[in-house]
Order: sequence, then structure tokens, then C-alpha cells
Amino acid sequence: MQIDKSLMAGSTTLLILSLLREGEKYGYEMIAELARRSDDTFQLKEGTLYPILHGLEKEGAVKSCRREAENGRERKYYRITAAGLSLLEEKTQQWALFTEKVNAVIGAAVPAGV
Amino acid sequence: MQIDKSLMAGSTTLLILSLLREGEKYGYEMIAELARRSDDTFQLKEGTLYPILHGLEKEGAVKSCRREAENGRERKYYRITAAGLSLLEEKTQQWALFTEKVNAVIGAAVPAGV
DNA sequence: ATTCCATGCATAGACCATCTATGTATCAGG
DNA sequence: CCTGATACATAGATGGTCTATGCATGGAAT
Repeated sequence: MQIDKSLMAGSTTLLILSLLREGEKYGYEMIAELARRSDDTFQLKEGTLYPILHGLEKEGAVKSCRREAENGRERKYYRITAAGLSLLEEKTQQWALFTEKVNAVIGAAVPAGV
Repeated sequence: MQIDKSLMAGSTTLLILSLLREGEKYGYEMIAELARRSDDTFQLKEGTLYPILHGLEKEGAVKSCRREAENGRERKYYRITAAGLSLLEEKTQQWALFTEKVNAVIGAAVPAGV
């Protein structure tokens, strides 16, 4: 099943920050990693990811540095900052609250044992 | 805590159809009901709800009829159709899949026992 | 050698769902 | 009378994602 695009909105930043929490990563890698962990449910496009990363850097949530990788290619590695960590925490709490409330509404419409 | 607006995108239709599954309702009532069940987390605006209802009616997921209520006011009651029920089922499954995958990604970043 | 594909970053414009801001109309209460 | 709650409606702004495209490099195949 394919996920409706609009559902993705709002959670992309949460997903990206979650990945960066484990260590620095570069753009292309994050796209592949998101696809892998979600069993190809999340297939983030480059045109989506890069603007988000630039925005996060602009607000100080991540920092980047260009570096040559082992394969000789130049990559731009992103690292999460202290501000990024607290942003991640906020987003995580919002996500938990949001899913809880949605489930409260739709769950009420589909009572388990009634 | 206030939920980021963009998180709402995509799930509004699911919420509305869920409400209508229990029986016919009118617009103003749905807004109040959503707020109540979500402890005021979801405060849908009229400018958001009515266009959605019109769209759902256009695609045959709901049907409406104007009727005078006990209080003498004229209301527009919406009823979910068979097509609406299958749309609801699809949206519900998408929601379940989506939350599962998001949790897989962000959960992987915060392993419980490691 | 040349072509093609994967890697890797980047941006402009389109798209779509929601919000803001209004507008209309009725009814109850001060 | 005038305000506020009820009730529906629409236009325009906003914001996040997608599509499409561009550039550049390296490896593999013909």
C-alpha cells in the first residue's frame, strides 16, 4: 500500500532528526536509510530532503561539512546540534500526542469489543 | 502542547469519516465533537471542514440533506455512504501502516533496552 | 573511447491541504 | 437594539512536499 503524500507532511523533519541522532549522515544516505527502515514505505525525494536540511541548518538544528568519502566522492555530512536535539524531543512528543488523539477519535468509532 | 498544523494534513478526512461512521452529523457538531474527543487538541476550523465535506460529497463518500432541527435552526446533515465506508477503511489502514513505519524509524533511534 | 547508470547535491515551479479572514443569516439574552 | 452563539459558505494566503530538471563525478559495459 502506498501512503498518501499529505500524511507525510509534518513528520519528515521528525524522521530526519531521528536518523541524525545516531550520528552524522549525508543526504543520499538518509534517503536510503529511511526507505530501508520503513520497508520502502518512505521514499523521500531529493527535492524534498535537501530543502529541509538547508532549513534545519539555517535554524541551527544541524551543521554540515563537506568531506571527501572513501570512494573519492565529495559528500556533505550533517550533524545534529544541541538545538536540534531539543527540537527532536519536541517533535517526538508532538508525534506521540498527535497519534494518541487520532487513535482516540477513530478508536472511539471502532470499539474493540462492542 | 499545540500540534503542528502540518501534522494534521492527511488525517482530517480520516477523522471526519470516523465520526460519520457512527451516524449522521452536521458540520458544527463535528467540529465540537472532534475537539471534545481529542481534549481540544483538534480544533478544526470551519474554513477547513466545509470544503472537505463538499469534496467528500462530490466524490460520493457522503450525502447531505438540509433539515430543520429541534431548535428551529436549519442544519445540513451528512451521512456516510458505502463508498465512504470503503474510503474510511482504506484511510484507516493507511494510518495504521504510516504510524507503524514512523515508529519503526524513530523507535530505532531510541532503542528501549540498549 | 564513449555511453550509460548510480551516486551526490541543488533549485524552481507546481500542487494540494489547511488556515485566515470574511460574509451571510438566524435566534436568544441583556 | 445589539451582542454572541449557532450554522453554513467562500476567497485568498500559507506552507510543505513533489515533479522536473540541472550539474558533476566515477565505474562498468560495449
